[in-house]
Amino acid sequence: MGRQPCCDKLGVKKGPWTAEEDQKLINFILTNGQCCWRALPKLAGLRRCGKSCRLRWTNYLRPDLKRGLLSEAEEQLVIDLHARLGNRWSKIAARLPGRTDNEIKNHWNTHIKKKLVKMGIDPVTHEPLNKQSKTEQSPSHGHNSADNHISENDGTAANSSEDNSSTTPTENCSTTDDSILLDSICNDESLLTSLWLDEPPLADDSWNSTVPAAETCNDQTSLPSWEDSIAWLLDCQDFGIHDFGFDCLNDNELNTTNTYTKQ
DNA sequence: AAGCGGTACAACCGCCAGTGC
DNA sequence: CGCACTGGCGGTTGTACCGCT
Repeated sequence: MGRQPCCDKLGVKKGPWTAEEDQKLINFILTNGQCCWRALPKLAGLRRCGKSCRLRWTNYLRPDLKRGLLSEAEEQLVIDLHARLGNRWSKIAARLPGRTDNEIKNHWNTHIKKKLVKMGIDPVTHEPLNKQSKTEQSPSHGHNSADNHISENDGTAANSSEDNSSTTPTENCSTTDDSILLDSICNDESLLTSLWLDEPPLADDSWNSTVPAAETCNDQTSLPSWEDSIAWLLDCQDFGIHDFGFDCLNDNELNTTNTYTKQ
């Protein structure tokens, strides 16, 4: 007997989401918050698998998401975190406010991987490709596995300096905010160690509730405001605000939104 | 202008861990 | 303790888009 499917496959729609489906999902979550994903499709009037709803929300509809290409600093941070954490995309994403694991994973596979190969760096081990062939002959250097990127002594990737030296100076230049973010995370070895030890992420908890806590969001210098995000949703999907159901926000939620944008 | 190949990214799938009963 | 259920994660696929010939 196989595993039970996550949802009743019969009558469940697949493929790209329509604007109407997005609207229903957003309406439901904004009014009810994120509850049981399995029950959500029925309650929201969607013919979708609960899993599909969750993915759609977390990867695309969440208003606190940043859109657009990763900045150089973000990219560098991803490379650095990947060197330490391997393919733990959710952990990497937790350190990049407004970015999703799926987005980072895609960006890694389409851009960064190729970039590293071009630079002569193995994207899996973060070792120089020519050096790689040497280390394969001497397996005592334990960096061949993606699960073993932290050196035993201090949690620092042994080759991080090589990574940095392999990048052009301009690749390390970026906006001030991004540089600060990068520096603070890359230099915080205790943070990285805690990530490695599966400590709970420090960011992105805001969407456990219907309306993000203002102070949580203000901590993230590069996080778009609630209103910006709504604006983005409107721009992107060509909806009117009423189509999105933001008129269903109660007074309290609207007040939160207003204070949030005033700060 | 049409065909083709490459690229980017949204979405799906299967597995696993956590939790409640 | 074992089972069932749920949410989350990472790998993979499908497809729309874009540039080149």
